[in-house]
Amino acid sequence: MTRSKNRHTTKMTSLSAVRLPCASANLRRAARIVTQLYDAALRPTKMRSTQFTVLQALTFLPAASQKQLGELLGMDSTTLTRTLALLREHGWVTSRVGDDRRELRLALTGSGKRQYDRALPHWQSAQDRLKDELGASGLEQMIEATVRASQALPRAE
Amino acid sequence: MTRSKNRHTTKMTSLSAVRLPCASANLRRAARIVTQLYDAALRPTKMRSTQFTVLQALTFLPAASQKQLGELLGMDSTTLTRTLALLREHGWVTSRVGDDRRELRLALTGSGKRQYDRALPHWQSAQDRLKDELGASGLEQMIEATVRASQALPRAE
DNA sequence: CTAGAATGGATGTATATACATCTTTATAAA
DNA sequence: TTTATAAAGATGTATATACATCCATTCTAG
Repeated sequence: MTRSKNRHTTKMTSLSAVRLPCASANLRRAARIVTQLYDAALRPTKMRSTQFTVLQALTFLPAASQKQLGELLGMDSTTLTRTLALLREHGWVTSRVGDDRRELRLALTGSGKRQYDRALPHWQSAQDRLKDELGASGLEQMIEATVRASQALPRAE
Repeated sequence: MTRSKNRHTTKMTSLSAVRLPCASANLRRAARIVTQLYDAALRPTKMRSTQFTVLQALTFLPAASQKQLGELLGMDSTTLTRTLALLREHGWVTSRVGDDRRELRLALTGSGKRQYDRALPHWQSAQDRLKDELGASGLEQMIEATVRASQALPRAE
């Protein structure tokens, strides 16, 4: 094989050699990569990971306010405004004005519950795949580390 | 104190009781929260975390192609197109056509190097803060966990 | 009780992010 | 060489994300 067929720089990507020193950069990179895995698995459901996560959170916090949901997800409440708009359009989530009329009380609709149930096995297969790759304890360690980081930093209140 | 002044539901947020089962959701939540810490620290530099990360990556991979940079950062190359456009507008990054004329070779400009140097102490103070909160070994564990996750999942090639 | 401060959400705006598709350039097959 | 494939980026589009600001409602001082 005439190895010189390739006239251009052999770009032997020594990427694995580079270690990003920034904790935040590493966290975001992992989030991007792992999210792709879950998004790919969820593709047949026409939902993205964020949307699935909101449905899942609402199964744990039924009748949560938007604010509470934002706190649970470490997400700005105004970000939720946009995501919830999509979920409402699909008819998966409803919101009613709370006793405190500034608040919205959120809930899954029947259709939303079914959508969540349909998505669950796809989510599970992504999670299983990740567990295969990292090992059960590796996965647990990553979850632990991210939970600690999330709890360590007091969100602006 | 007339404790009944508050007519509405005492929403004793039992959020800390809820444990998200999804590894991806936990990862994204931590990424959001930690990114805010770094973004806040970087605010005086007029850069966001992502932009800082690209500058930092270019100090490690001088003359990287957009593709390589994307691989290092676990980021779709087309995402970099947008971020690099911003960095070019600020005059912090230049790109030249490579020997392989499909490629772009990227590099920091002088101004970009100075901008990076200016930002470095702000970044460091965020990283220090996070280390304070998690402990040195806690921080290391989180970085380890995210590096492993990033390496475990083969990016679409 | 009323004025001023605080809270929950909505909206405008900018960046971050990925996928589908298209163009240009390289490589491989014939 | 000609042609078919593949690879690197750019562009259109949709979602994700947060901040500044605004509105409505609630709470807190006087």
